[in-house]
Amino acid sequence: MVDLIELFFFAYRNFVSDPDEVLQGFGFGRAHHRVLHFVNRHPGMRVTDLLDILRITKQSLGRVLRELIDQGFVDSRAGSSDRRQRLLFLTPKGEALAQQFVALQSQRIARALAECGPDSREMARRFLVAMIDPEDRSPIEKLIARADQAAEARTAPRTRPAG
Amino acid sequence: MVDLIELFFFAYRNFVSDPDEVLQGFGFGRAHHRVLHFVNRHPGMRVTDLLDILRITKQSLGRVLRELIDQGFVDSRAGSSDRRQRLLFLTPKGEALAQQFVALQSQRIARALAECGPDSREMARRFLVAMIDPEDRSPIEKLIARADQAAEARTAPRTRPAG
DNA sequence: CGAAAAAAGTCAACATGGCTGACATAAATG
DNA sequence: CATTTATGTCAGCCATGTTGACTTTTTTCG
Repeated sequence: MVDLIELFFFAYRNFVSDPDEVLQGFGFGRAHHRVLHFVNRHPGMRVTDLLDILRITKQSLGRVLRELIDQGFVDSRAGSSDRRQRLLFLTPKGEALAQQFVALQSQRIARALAECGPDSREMARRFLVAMIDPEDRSPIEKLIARADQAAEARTAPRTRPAG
Repeated sequence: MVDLIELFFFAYRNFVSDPDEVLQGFGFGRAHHRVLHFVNRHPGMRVTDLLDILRITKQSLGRVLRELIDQGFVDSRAGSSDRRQRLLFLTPKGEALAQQFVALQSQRIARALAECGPDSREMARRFLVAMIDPEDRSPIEKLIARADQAAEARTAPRTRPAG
């Protein structure tokens, strides 16, 4: 097992190094990456939702979120039904950056899966899910499914809102 | 691919959280874990070797290494052939802690592989290797193989030194 | 209506673990 | 003997995590 422990360590280090290089050019760090990623995946999410996902404190999030808002990557709008809420969206500039990160990391994964053969995608998915704490799996899988569904609804809507 | 990006993130977070809890009890952090792990795997390694593996600076390593030495987890001896070198070893106390981390993380991996079926170990290994930068793979695989061989030689020696 | 709870933001202070650059010492090497 | 190598160390900086207290705005509920 020790080999897998170390491979997981080295693989993850490379995995995050791809975005790291891009982030440097903006003076951003990994915390900014995570915020951009999850806001991109869940447009209109509340600050509380983001805190739950990232499992960090309000202060830690507050710093990076303020920078991202000030520099025009994230937009924060008051909720219409509950005006205490601040709903988070990416600006076009933020979307472009988030998409760049997804592209980089997707390329690495796609290359790896291509090297591993036809069934490797499903195997990798099952392995990664199984590595997660059992009590965390269901919420995480639901989170991913919800984001996927919402993304699909945006790109291929059956009925458009108001036409 | 986005699902795998996120699963990798969540899986790794859980993966490092196991040792994190134990480390807290000693007032240590992840940096200490990494040092203990690799010194345990490569007893007698030089400081330079450790810097190459961890890819951090001398200062960053120096801080945690000094704490580990001061508190009796790591032993640093001058090399016999080259007395400039400081060869790093774990004390019995350090070995016990390092072994605890390996046990925790091995348990998680073993549980995951058991859930994934019989061939999953080799599949997971191939996937993780494929996620590593191609130019890093050979050195990393050699590093792991060397550590495995040395460990086997220590636990099941064909001929013991001097008897 | 009014009290309590919830969502968000903010401040001060602190810890960890990265980083740079410079410099010191001891020992090996040519 | 000069240079290089291995290590250690100092001072200081940055990113990102933490706690605890407090405010404002708004919703919810008795």
